[in-house]
Amino acid sequence: MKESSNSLRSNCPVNFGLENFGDKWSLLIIRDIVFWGKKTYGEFLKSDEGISTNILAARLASLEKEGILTKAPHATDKRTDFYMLTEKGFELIPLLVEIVAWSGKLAEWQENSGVGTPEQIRQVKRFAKTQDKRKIIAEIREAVSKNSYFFAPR
Amino acid sequence: MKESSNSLRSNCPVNFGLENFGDKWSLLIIRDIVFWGKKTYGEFLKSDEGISTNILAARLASLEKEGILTKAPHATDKRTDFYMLTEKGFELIPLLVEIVAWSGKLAEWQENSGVGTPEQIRQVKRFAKTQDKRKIIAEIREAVSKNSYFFAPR
DNA sequence: ATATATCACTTGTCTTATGCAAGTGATATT
DNA sequence: AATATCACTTGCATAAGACAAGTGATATAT
Repeated sequence: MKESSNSLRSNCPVNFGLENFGDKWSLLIIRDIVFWGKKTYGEFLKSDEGISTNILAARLASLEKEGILTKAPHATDKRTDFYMLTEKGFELIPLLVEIVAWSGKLAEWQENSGVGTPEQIRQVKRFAKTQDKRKIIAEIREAVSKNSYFFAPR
Repeated sequence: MKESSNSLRSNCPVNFGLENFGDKWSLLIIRDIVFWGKKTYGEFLKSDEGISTNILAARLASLEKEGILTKAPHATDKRTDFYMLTEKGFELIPLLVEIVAWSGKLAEWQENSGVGTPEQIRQVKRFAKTQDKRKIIAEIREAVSKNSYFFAPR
């Protein structure tokens, strides 16, 4: 959204959130980490939506600056870093779940949903119909914090 | 985000959501309706964040096209329309609540929070600490569907 | 009834953000 | 030693947003 942030448009909590992650790409990166276990620049780059290299670099830098992500060096390969969620990043899981739930309820999305894996589609439907999301959120958080990810055989 | 949408970047449900409301302004308009009871172009224009006239018109048109908002004529004044949420728009309330909750948890937000009304601040804190959001969502939905709004003496 | 104000926009221009292609430097592999 | 891979950066084209100034329809004031 904005690189050198000093002036917020307002301090409304909705606006505050949007200033942090309300651009076209930030939440897709978080999604890749949470649902697909992606961790590196190269992995994020391969996502279906096709983010540009410069934009990806800019988003990773700003998410790190905002304290949503941290970088850690790869054990053996000095070229690559692992990006992971901070606690502040983990707290975005409920938001992600609600976005998925919103889409999952809509016929428009359902019509084109056939592309995903059966497990993925099953989970989206579950998110959409579950009112109390606490269990879902706890499961996801646990999966991610075990350095695994959610749409996976665990 | 994009005006004449035909090609989605992907059909991931997160991306689907972002293609619908994932720009800098759409959710702020929804917020104005839900939390502040705003209904007209002129009211949206007055919000703290200072949206431009052309952008507001474009967002209202695209939210209407996507079926998130509908327009209804004012009873007496033929110049103005009332914008209101569709059911698809109502379903965005949980998302808004999670954004508020996320911001409300952060010291960064809390430090500058003094500007809001006491009622508003109290509610933000409540959103932030409540795990099961069902009651909150039901209250908001009821307030909005009564053509009222949430941060209000009801 | 006429003049002025208000409302919801549109139009044009400038600036900023994003998209795309082609590098670059450091490390790893063959 | 040569080539490939990884995580970027740089430069330029395009799209989206910000800003200022209209416009047309309706409403209000005189």
